[in-house]
Amino acid sequence: MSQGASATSRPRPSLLYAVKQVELVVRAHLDELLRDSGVTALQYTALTVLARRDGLTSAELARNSFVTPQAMADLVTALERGGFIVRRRNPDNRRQLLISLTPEAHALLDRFDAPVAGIEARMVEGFDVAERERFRDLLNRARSSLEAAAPPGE
Amino acid sequence: MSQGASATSRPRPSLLYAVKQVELVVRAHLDELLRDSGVTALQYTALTVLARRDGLTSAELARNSFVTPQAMADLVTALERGGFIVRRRNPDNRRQLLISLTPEAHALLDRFDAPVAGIEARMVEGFDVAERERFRDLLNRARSSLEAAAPPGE
DNA sequence: CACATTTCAGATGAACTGACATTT
DNA sequence: CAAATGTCAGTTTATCTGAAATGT
Repeated sequence: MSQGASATSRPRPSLLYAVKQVELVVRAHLDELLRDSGVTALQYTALTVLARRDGLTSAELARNSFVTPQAMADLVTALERGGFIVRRRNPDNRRQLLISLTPEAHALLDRFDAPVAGIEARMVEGFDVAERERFRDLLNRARSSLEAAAPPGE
Repeated sequence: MSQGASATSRPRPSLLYAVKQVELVVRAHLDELLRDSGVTALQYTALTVLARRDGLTSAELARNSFVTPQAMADLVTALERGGFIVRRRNPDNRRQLLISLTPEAHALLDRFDAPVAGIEARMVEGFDVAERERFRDLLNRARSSLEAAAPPGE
């Protein structure tokens, strides 16, 4: 009877579901915050990645986000039309278009840095300092572990 | 100079970004697994929620996922067309359409229960038992805390 | 020629806003 | 009448597959 009971043998939501739920409520807050900013939550996230690692290509961003190059190309095109990034041909590898942030993008990141940090602060307001570090560590290890295991698209 | 330096004063990715990254790699694995299943990852997740709480309405599911009722209505309609759920009018509140899983949905959940658990197992393969519980606890507390703080749509 | 990067074209899923009917 | 539920219509964003152009 172990098979037939499988639907009822889920005593509580899975960890995968718990991760999804946190991401959903984070995204809802971020959507609300960025509603009139000119960028979507996904676009904003891409800009924060570029702020830390200037000169990435669209293909590299795509791999970073586990989406197809085509999907990321759409997002990058939207950011370019919005004046938040510029692309220049890499002289050392003329296939690549290196992405850099415009002053407008830096201004937007500066403007939303504190409010976004506020969302994070509310998320961990009940955590002590050790728990915050532990949360970061567990999230990073969870990602690394899943990346190592059968990377999608390989 | 504290303002001008803000773009460079992000020493490492935020916790919000770490959450998003874990969700992205989980979703990539789930998409791959469910590719030929007949349901999307979001639809599968909704089915797992309904398996635990039969008789929910579309509006309740929407609130659970922090999306608009219209967005959830599309997902529910797709599940209904696919033969995974049926809806019946609640006799005690004739506005509501209560959702129940069909035998096909239960068969699908049974079929994917082990492989999905396998994704979770790979995610936490480097965690000891205490860390797994801590991860669950931190995720649940993070969600609760953000839900309590300015719930979107209120 | 194989591979990586980018782009083009088309399809589909997922989400939104706004409006509206029905029931409580 | 107000609030909740569900639906309809239209739009936008996000993502995919497949194909092709370009460069290494």
